[in-house]
Amino acid sequence: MDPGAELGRELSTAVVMFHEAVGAHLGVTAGDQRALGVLARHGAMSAGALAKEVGLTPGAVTGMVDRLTRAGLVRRDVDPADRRRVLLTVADGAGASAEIFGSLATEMTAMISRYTTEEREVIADYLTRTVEILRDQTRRISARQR
Amino acid sequence: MDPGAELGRELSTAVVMFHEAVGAHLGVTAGDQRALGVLARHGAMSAGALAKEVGLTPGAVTGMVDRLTRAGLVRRDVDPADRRRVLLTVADGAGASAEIFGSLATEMTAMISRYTTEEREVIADYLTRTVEILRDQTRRISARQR
DNA sequence: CGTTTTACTTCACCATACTAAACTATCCAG
DNA sequence: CTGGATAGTTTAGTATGGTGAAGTAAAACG
Repeated sequence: MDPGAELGRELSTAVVMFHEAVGAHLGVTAGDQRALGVLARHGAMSAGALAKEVGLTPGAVTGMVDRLTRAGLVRRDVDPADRRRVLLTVADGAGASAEIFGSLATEMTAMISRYTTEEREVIADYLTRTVEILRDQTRRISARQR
Repeated sequence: MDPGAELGRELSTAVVMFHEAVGAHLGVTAGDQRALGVLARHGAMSAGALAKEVGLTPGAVTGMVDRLTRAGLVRRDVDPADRRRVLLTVADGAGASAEIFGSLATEMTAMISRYTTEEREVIADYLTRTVEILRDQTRRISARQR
């Protein structure tokens, strides 16, 4: 097998396994983590908006947010402007998640700092293109669905 | 946020979402895909050995292999040397999975071919180190588990 | 050979996360 | 105000993937 492809697959496996371990450790599901990602990108949003975004019913989101808040990953506040609504924000707190991701970030930063500026540019370029391809392929697969 | 970290998170999300889409498309779970990864790395192995490797009971592996064979990802053969045993191998066949991963591989190969040899070495080095860190961190988290 | 062990499958049961729908609280329109 | 719409939670039911143990077939042992 092409050594590049092999590396890519290993990275992919490593990423997925890391995510699984984090999920198991914090007591959140893969879907919960996806919702967290949506929330991180989008910023504060209501429970209903999140439900629409992740394609689940409001009821499911209640359970999801329960788990995420229990894990200390998300804050759930009543919207002062409309007290029926629940505003969700990614908790910037300490806690288990900060410990986990902080440690990863430290390692990654240290590793990256050993490259020259030019090398870092190459790496960033590669990552950007890879993300693009992955998103593209994900769309393609999802479109083929049934 | 550090642009490098941001890119890393995006890649991670893209990888996970790609995996989820593949799983949904082929009708296999995340666990199934992990087992497939084990099988790919290890080569042919018996159902019992796979069960031990992924930490599930033999009964669960039966169902898992059912799904994987149904998706055309794995072959299930009786071991001619010991006919109680079931030999599992990654199916190198055509089918939906080949179409999916083939397309991804084509895109990635084309993208990588645009870099010089030196650049490719930098990228490979980066990927290798990243995988190492991820595996390390995964171990760390799993160890912390109660 | 007959008994015991081994390898996988099958079965009954359990946990979990989902949906649909009833319920509660709040907002808005007349 | 009052009636209806909206936001989220709660609840009853469903699907799925897991465990543990019984069942089936093949190998190994004495």
